Amino acid sequence: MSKHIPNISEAEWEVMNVLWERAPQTANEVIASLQAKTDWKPKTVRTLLDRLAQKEVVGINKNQRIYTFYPIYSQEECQRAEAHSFIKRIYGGTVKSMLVQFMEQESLSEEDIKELRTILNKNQKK
Amino acid sequence: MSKHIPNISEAEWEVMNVLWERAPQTANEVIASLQAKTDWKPKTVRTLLDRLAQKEVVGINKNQRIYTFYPIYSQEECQRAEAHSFIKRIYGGTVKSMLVQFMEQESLSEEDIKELRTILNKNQKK
DNA sequence: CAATTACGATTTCACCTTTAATCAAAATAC
DNA sequence: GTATTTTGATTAAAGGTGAAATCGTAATTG
Repeated sequence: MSKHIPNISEAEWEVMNVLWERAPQTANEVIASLQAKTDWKPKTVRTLLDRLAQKEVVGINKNQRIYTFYPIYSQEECQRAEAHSFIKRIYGGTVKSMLVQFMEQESLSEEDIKELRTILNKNQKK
Repeated sequence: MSKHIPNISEAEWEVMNVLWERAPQTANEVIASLQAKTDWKPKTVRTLLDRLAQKEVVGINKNQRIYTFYPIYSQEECQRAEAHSFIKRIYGGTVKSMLVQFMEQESLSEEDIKELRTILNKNQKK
């Protein structure tokens, strides 16, 4: 029963994505990963890490002199939390209306469609 | 080919939803609608309308002395734009991974599922 | 016509986010 | 062991957002 997960801003999500791939990591490791994707200065990344820690979305190991950082919540937990408020805001709270919009028109491969159908079937059986 | 739609904040979305239901509307009409859902003061709603107009997401008819406001983009255009950036941020850009998460997580009625399956089928045929 | 109300325009102010820079202490290099 | 580099802590400034208040002027009321 994860309490309520704090808001994670756009820039913060980038950092979280890096930590979800592997953890714990030092600030420098995170910085290196992000330098590939963004053009943030090291200090900026550091600030984001500190903020995430302050919000208690990221934990810090302070045993070593050089700290390491790790996510406190799973990616899926955070995705769900975010998606919930997103859908409520944009689609008036109904998941279906959003699914319809995306399924109707977005780029889904043949395999994707197959997979989705399988999931629907499983869901229905239960 | 709608250019790039500016960001619409959470509070602004509430206003947009009112305008998408009916347009054009005077500020007072919008204020009245929102008084049911929120506890914003009239001046606050007015500010939001002005900001939306400044972002050119809302247009203003200034012919009459009392202005009327109307949305410049359709709800669906805005939903898509917002969903796009959301999915990119939260699900690494793949629509499917998000669809999977939501479909797996119930909150879909039997009918919903039926409808979604129909859409998938149609989509596949093509 | 004078007083009051309504409306639009401008301004406010605190908090969050982005994007860092500066400062201090600890470690490393010479 | 002093100088330099690295790391972490603190501070900062600009822009967006939430939530209004104030100020003029036009319209309405008495």
